[in-house]
Amino acid sequence: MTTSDWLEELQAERTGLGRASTAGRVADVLRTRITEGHLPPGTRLSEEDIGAALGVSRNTLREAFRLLGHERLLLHEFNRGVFVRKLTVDDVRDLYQLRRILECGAVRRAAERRRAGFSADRWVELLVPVRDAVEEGEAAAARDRWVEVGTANMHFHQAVAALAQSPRVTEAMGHLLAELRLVFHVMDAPQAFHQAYLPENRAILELLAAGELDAAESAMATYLDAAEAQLIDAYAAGPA
Amino acid sequence: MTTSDWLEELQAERTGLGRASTAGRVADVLRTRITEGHLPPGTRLSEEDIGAALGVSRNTLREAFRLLGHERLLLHEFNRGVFVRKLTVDDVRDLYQLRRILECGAVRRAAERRRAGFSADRWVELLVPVRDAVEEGEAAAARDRWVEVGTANMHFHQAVAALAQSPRVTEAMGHLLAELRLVFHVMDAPQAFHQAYLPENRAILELLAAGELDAAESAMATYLDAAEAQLIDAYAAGPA
DNA sequence: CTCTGAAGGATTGTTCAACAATCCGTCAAT
DNA sequence: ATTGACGGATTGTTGAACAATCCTTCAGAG
Repeated sequence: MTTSDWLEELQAERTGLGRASTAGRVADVLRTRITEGHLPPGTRLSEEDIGAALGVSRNTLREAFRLLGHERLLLHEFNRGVFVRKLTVDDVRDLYQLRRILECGAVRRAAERRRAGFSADRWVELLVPVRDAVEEGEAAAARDRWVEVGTANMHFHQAVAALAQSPRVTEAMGHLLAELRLVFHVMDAPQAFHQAYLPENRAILELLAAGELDAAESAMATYLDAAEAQLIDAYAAGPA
Repeated sequence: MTTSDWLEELQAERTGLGRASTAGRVADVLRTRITEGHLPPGTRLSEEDIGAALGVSRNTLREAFRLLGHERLLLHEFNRGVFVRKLTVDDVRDLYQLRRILECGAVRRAAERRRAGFSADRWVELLVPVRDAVEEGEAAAARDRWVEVGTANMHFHQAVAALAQSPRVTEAMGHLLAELRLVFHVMDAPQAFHQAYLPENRAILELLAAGELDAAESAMATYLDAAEAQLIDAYAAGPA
């Protein structure tokens, strides 16, 4: 192992170390609290109460609010406070429109690279995270760990987006999925919802591995159309 | 004019009025300052100096910094301060990867809608902003208003992205273009750069209007490939 | 009864001052 | 040339204070 290897590894860890900011940690706490569903959409987050509960000053807390506001998890209304984002049916449609563009686009871009000279080894290597996510979901379903099925499903789509090999696409997909979690909590049985798509994930993976890239892209498109319709139905029955 | 019309107009202006936040206005000032090139990439923004110059407190200024940081115009280094973002060649590649996915994806999504039953009137109506941007650029070029040619070019791509009719796609495109402005300033003659693509804009518009949507999408792809290569060349000659 | 308008309290927006933590450059010592 | 310590400067964070705004309540007019 040469010196440059050491330095490279250290540089990879640098982003993890920079997380020392108090506001950033507060944002992390609130983010998981929100995406896990403990804070229902519409809940008002009082600066004083939460600041006291977490032991941070109002100024620091406001910085955390800004962070989550830009991730669209919180809605900041001037002179009124911040609220857990409440998504409308139009928001769901918009999110899936963006998903179609991002995920199908990522598949398409990966396909173009593969056609433009890409070794077979490099291709399977690129698909490893996708395969991992698929198997993670199947294993979780076999053990009836429904919440893990849900997170595995997220991992699958995140991995697909990562096929574009674009940090910005990956980050946008991360924010998109976090926002979508707000939607999933309004469903009666989110477990069954995610589980139903496990075979689809497997099918798309196999299409990708086989190099059937156009088929993979259209499979993803119909996948997303179906999921969107199902979610919108749940919304029609529920709130909004 | 009915009552609902009145209310609709007022609601449209609401976003403009909500800009009463001091931090938001400070962010606006800094944003234009940065995108116009007055603050070169790498410049450090001292909290004390800028706070004194703009007459706002450090806390408010920090909120503005967070806003611009999330738009990637500023880079926030912990315990070191904020700097005007300095983009690397990899950033340029990433930005164009995202542009390909977003802009080509928007065209493709619009195409799918058009095929799935869309009146001809509705289609030309949808293309109005694109046509306006193209003509705005041509008019500016005819009068040798080079900076206006550049902004018209931005408007064109923003309008293309808006074909997806997705607020989130539109916003992402806006942030992307703002970030790209950081890149354009490193070129010797950004005017000529933008002017060269005016015929391409016109060609894509005509393909869209004629319903040649696949051709429009691939034309946009080659367009972006060429622009990316040109920018990367300029970067190789210049900094980083 | 409904609508209007005026207190009143509560919460947010913003500023200020202070201290701790960290970074950066300098300089001496090995 | 590298190391280590010192000191100034800047950021991170806190707490308190005041102004501005919102929400609720309530009384009065039509």
